[in-house]
Amino acid sequence: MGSYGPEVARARGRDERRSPTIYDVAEAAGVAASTVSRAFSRPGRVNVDTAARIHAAAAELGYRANPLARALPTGRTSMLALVVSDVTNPFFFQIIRGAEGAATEADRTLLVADVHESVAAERLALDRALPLVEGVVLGTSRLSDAAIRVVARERPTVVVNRVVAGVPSVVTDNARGARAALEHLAALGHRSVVYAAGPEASWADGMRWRTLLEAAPDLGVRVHRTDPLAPTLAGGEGATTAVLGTRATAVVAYNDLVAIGLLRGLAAAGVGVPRDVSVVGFDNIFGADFCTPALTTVAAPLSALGQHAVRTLLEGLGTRTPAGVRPALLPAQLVVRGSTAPARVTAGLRRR
Amino acid sequence: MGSYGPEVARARGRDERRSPTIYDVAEAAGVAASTVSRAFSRPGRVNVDTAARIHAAAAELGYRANPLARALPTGRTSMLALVVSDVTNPFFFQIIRGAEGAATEADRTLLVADVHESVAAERLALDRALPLVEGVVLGTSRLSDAAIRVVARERPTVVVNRVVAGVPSVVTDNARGARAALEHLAALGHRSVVYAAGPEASWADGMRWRTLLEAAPDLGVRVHRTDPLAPTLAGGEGATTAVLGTRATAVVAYNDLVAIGLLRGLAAAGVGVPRDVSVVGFDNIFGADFCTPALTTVAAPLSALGQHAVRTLLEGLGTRTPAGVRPALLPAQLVVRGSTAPARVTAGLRRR
DNA sequence: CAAGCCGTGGCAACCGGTGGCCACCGGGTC
DNA sequence: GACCCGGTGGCCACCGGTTGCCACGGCTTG
Repeated sequence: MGSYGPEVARARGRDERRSPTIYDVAEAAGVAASTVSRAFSRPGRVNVDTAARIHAAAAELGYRANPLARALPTGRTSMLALVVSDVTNPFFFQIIRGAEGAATEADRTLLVADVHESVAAERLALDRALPLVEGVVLGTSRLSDAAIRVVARERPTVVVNRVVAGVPSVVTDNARGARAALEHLAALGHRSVVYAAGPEASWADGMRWRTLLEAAPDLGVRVHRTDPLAPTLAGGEGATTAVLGTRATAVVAYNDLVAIGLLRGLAAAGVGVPRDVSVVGFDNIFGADFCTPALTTVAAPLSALGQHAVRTLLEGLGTRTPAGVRPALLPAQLVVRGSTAPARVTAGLRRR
Repeated sequence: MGSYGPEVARARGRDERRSPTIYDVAEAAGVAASTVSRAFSRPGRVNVDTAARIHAAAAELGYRANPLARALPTGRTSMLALVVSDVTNPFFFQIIRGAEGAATEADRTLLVADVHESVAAERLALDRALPLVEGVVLGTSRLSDAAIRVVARERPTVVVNRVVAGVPSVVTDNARGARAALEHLAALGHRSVVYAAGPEASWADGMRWRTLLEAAPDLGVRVHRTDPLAPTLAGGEGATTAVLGTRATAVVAYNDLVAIGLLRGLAAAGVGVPRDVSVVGFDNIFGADFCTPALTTVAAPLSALGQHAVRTLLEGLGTRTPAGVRPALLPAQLVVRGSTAPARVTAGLRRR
């Protein structure tokens, strides 16, 4: 590539390899290239008959607009970025799918970036992706609020699972969810509950813990919390002794990954779930229903989160002002399965 | 956007909003724009001192090359597409991660498209993505061989988990894996094994079944196969009665999803695993270790598959000829867990 | 001392669309 | 009959890089 000398221009006439351009279509239809452009991007601006002729010529040549060329002067790349902190976390599967669906529906291509829970990788991915996309969805970003606002200034941005002042966001109704979990446990007679905490940088973690703390007195429950845990199976498994140390009869885990890890750790320690300890997770990820025992969990509307985030983004693209300032709250729902049961009476009597 | 009249050109002088271009850098460094371009894309072509001056000016202005503008004349978009048949299938998590890693390492952006197991969606996604990317990785495509070759003609292509004549591919060593699974079962005394079959369009399915069929006589085992199943938990669960009907003492499932579904179905039917029936899966996906019982499975080198596919693609990008014709075989490994045990003696005696 | 070569920088065409501006045309209006 | 107006199509500058070709200057070489 490179020499655009006259010989190249001449060769163009019948270069089979190259895909057809508006110029080829224009020649075939006997109009100017700009008219072809308008026939596609501005229906109504061109006479119906002319447009028909152009479309016929285009169809015959197999013309397809070059998205790069279109994007260069207009900035309309038809791409959106979805940045997720960890693609291997099943939490994101449905979010990705929901986002993909909404993007495809709006004729946009979704660019999914995995940042391995690393702030550096997140910056890098954003650096790379920002100039290419029309908007960004940040899924559980580990960036600071300030950094997110910087991103939002450069491109329309929607944040999932976190609230950042001034940036539109879509979140699960964690407060209601966490409260439902605690109510469920209280109704089963649990009076002491541990919260197996998530990463400090996690917005959802703070939200969940605060809600438990607030709701506890009304429900006659005492709550404690562990040190921050990695949001993984290993993180949960590693917290087993810490959890047992609190002598609580129930544990609410930061998320299902931690809860399932805990299930394993407890089983290995010979502690019965739900006989000795009840466990509740968050999110209802893939696997929550087939671990043993099946996990009681606060189901997040995962697919809806992704979908809603992209839709919000697309709305914001049209108008100049970002969509509503208040976060969209999507409902969570407690799914009761086998990992919760009435509290074991401390005296040693079993209630079942 | 649109009016590129003189007033716009003038406004450029100090337009704060716009990100700096090579022209801005050129002006600041006192050289021509082409020299700036070369300073970045062709080190050595420019005098070191000049280059240093340019880089300094660029750094000060915060210049970042516009990938779109670069890609337009050269075709080098720095993007690769990864098409997966279903993002919510945990099988792909590690593949995506491996591919992302290899892409990022090579300074490429990965565009992940989810096609929901639909051929139509796959075509659409490819239509949309092909003009944007330098190469394509097809993860378990449902397209016909011919359709894949058409794609491969338009852009360098690598196929994962399938072999298509003339197109480079990266696959798990299914033959060795399936054989290992059957040997394991034979060694445990199983003499009758059912294969819970996957979708007919699946290349891996055919491969696995044929291997079982071939290996069976040597090992003194009889194998049957069910009708094709959906490669999902539901597919496996639904196959429970069909599997039980064969009176086999062990089942090899098309993949872990099917195997885990089967585990559930068998538990619901009161059939003990591994007491009454042994179950082996394929792939070792997320969840295979925490279902009950933990699944014995032929672990696929998932992350390596994704990584290798992208690396192969990148190699092919340089040379004009596609990389080697023979598929790259990545080793599978049997992981023995709790779902397999010695065959129950038909007379009713338990061996354990 | 002329010829040749190499290192280096600038010129300008080009990638493939987009859209402001203007010209042209036919018909309606006063 | 002059004027105006809306519909329609063409011209051309422009997006932001890339690169073939050429010019210029200094140095080597015969």
